[in-house]
Amino acid sequence: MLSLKDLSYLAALDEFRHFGKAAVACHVSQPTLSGQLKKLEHQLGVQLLERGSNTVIFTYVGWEIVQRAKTMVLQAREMEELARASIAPLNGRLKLAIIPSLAPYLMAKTGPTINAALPQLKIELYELETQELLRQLKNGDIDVGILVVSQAQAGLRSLSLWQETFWLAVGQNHEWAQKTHVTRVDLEGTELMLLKEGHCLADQAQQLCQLKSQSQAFRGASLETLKYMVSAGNGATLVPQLCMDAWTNHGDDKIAYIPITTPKQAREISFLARSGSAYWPCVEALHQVMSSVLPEVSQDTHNVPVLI
Amino acid sequence: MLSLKDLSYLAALDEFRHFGKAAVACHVSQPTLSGQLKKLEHQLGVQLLERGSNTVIFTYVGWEIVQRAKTMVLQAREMEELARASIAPLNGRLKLAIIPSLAPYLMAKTGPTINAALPQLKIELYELETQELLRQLKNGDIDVGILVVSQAQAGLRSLSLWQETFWLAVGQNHEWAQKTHVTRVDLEGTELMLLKEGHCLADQAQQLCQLKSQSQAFRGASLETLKYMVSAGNGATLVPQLCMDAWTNHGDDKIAYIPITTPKQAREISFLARSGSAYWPCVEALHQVMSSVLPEVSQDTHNVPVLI
DNA sequence: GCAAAACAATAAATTATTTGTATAATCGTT
DNA sequence: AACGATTATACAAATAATTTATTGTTTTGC
Repeated sequence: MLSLKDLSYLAALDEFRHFGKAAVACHVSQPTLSGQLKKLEHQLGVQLLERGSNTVIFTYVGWEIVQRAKTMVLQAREMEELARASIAPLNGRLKLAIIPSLAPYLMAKTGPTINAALPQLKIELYELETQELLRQLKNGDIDVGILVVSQAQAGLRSLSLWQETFWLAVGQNHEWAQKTHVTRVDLEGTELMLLKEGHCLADQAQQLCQLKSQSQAFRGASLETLKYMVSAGNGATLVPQLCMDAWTNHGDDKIAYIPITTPKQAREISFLARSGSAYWPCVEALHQVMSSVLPEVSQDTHNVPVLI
Repeated sequence: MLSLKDLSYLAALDEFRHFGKAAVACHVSQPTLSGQLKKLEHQLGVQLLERGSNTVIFTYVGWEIVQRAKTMVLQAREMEELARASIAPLNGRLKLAIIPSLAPYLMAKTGPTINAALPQLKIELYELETQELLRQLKNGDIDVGILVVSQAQAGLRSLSLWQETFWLAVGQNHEWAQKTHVTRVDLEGTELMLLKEGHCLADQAQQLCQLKSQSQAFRGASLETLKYMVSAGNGATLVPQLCMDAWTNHGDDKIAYIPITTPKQAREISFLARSGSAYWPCVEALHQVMSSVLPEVSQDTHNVPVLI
């Protein structure tokens, strides 16, 4: 197989038209250059140049080959430069997927800080439901996921980010609107509006409220839809903390958010990346930045059961 | 320096996403491929892929590198093909230069036969005066020259093509128009119209006629100009055989061509190429074709003195 | 012409690299 | 927990690249 090194010898010879000078430029001895070019000619099966003690003249094919050799050598240089430019670990491109019940709120909250702290990191953001996220993560379509991780995944490495508490959201006219808190027992048997199948939040809510066989009259496509329904007086739903924060930040007060106590309920948000991922430094950096922005986790939400 | 072989390993791995299969495709063992790719990563200083017992996933840089690697491997293949296509010796491109007093007549006479005999040979034709022809020939700007070669040229190899006789051309009303022949003695002291300085034919005519200090009232830019002058009754000139043939072939009879005898005068036309030229087979092929078309050299023109 | 210089080719020894075989380690699966 | 599939590692063998010293040519200068 052709060797790039030999092609670079050829290119150098074209530049200097002198075996000795070309050899110096290539940091090799003249016999090396001479011999390797002869080998190259043998490999290609054509005479590339006419040798005279005082002349270096390329044949027609030789000239053609030289042109191509030069571009190839150049491409090799560019390849090396490309690699060099990407060694700074946080200067790369990261394909990040987040579950839909978290993505907009998490990125709205942490995005500006991430950009400030890691300006060179280019994040390609995807919004994927858990199963698809895991598939693409294992597949290499994405590099990192932020999701609620229930159990250790084969080949994947996790880093816990945050415990996100759940709140009950009801309309201002709901019978529970004035409650200061609700308990898990209160919720059992209550009809809640949930997200569509596939959203982990729906599973979590079902598990939390033990709503095994609930007739799901309404299944929202997104949390925002559910919140709209609630604000319009159509029942109640369960929302994660960041979602609630985002809403209240907008000053809307048609929804009453009621904390769930006894015990406080939460879901564990984690980073997930392939065990051998080259992006683990990115994950750790992102973890640090996001942690600094997210609300402190109150003491009694630690050690809650991890929900699917 | 990067190795094309390693890049081909990388390309194969991208294709099969499996070390073992990629190795088979490259006709090497799996450890070889594995090791060389590791070496490549080390050379580039970046992690190209994430390795898992069941997965081969490229990093972002890895993907970029793979794309470039694939094009480079392809280019190498094309380079090999280019070389292979050019090994058929007479399928190449030949830069041929001929002196002006010969070029149009020689090519007009031999061109069709050359094209018939060597249809794959692409001839780039140049018309150059001797000194410039030699310079460009040594320089590599042209590959072969057809000219009147006076003495062995360093680094050049010659192949004699033909002995071209000289004829005296006079107008039909010229005092010599009815002569059946002229001798060299007749010409001495006669005023002849010659080509401009630099044309070897002018030198040859001067030498032939011993016109050392002739006042050159008129110097023609081309033989065709000289012939026009002659046909208009303006004196005489010396023309080589092919030129005369071309003229008479056109049926023009305003010029009388008078053979020069005692002795018959001629110039020796030769091929000249660099000693190490890859085009020597072309030269020999051309020589054969042209010889078959050119008139036989009559017995008594052999061994005439070679003229500059 | 002849000697010297310049230049590339060659020879032989050395060094570096690539490769293969055998084996180990890893990970996912049953 | 053991197995199967897959990649990594170790080390020896083969191959290739490189160097130094030398030779053979061609050009140049006297």
